[in-house]
Amino acid sequence: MRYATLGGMDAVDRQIIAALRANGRATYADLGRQVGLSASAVHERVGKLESSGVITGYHAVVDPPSVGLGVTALVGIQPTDTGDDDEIAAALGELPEVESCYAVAGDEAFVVKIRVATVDELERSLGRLRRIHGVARTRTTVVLSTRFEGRPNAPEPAPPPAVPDKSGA
Amino acid sequence: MRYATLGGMDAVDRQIIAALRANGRATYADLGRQVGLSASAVHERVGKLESSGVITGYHAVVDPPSVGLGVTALVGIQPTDTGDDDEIAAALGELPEVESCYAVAGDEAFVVKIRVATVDELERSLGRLRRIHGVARTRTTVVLSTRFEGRPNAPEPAPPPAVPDKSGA
DNA sequence: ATTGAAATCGGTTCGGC
DNA sequence: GCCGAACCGATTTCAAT
Repeated sequence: MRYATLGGMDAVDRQIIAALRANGRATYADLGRQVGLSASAVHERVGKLESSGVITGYHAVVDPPSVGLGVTALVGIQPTDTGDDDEIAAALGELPEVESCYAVAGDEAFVVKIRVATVDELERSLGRLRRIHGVARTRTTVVLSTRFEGRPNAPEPAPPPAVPDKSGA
Repeated sequence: MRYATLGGMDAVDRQIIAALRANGRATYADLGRQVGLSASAVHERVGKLESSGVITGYHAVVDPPSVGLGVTALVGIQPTDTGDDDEIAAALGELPEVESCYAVAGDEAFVVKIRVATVDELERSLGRLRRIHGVARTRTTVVLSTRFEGRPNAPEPAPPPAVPDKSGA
């Protein structure tokens, strides 16, 4: 039940997704070899995964220090009593140094991840965050090192369909 | 190791990087059109960016709920007095639900992002985290919604290199 | 470091199963 | 839905600059 109705995805789709998460530039021919289908079959499946919103894009991953972004921080954002979350989120989205923005449970409305070149820029960025309308306080956690980031993470190894069950699928 | 690559990177490299961050499956021919070089020149530049560690990989981005990962949480991890950070980080790396792991300043040694299917699994995952040798406490922040995540974030708006167009664009 | 040409290989469409 | 063939465009190598 947990797997059956996830957008009509089968085990092969999940294999393809895992392969594309590991290597976003894998060719259809490669993927076909990995999953045991022809390139054209994979092509069609990937197209459907893309247009159904399961795969939302493909991105190169860059070493941040190599592009001059050596400072990372996690910032909790506490709104004022009357602050509007959507308004704050929109303002956060305007700042290019804010890479990710999560609305969270707790007395902070958001936790954002920001990346800047220097601690000087971090200070300036925090000033910009605090100046956003509706923001009362920020709480900053400086990242000392990134041990790992954005790993694939399969939900579970794979559901072994030990006994085929035809009932009401 | 010092990142000597900032010295070796020019504006065209930054353009290529930005383009590949936006679309990790862009063809070399496409990239060449965007930056005003031939496909083979782009091919060589990208190869160097990859082997020098500036571009570390390419990944498909997947809508987490679509693959059965509907619950995200940020967890601060406080070690015991004698806990060894590297050992803890290694143990965190063994858990597939831990997507990212940052060593941070403050009384927590790490902040990790975890993704699981259900709150039930979240509870089990937190149990695993607490059972890691050297971990004293965890502090969990549940993500209610992801406003945005992993945006490109160029350090500079990318200066246009004034490429003369040959065929009336 | 870039180009353009040449050869290989993959992407994409389509007819058929 | 998948395959295989065919066509076309992209990748990749390379000599020359």
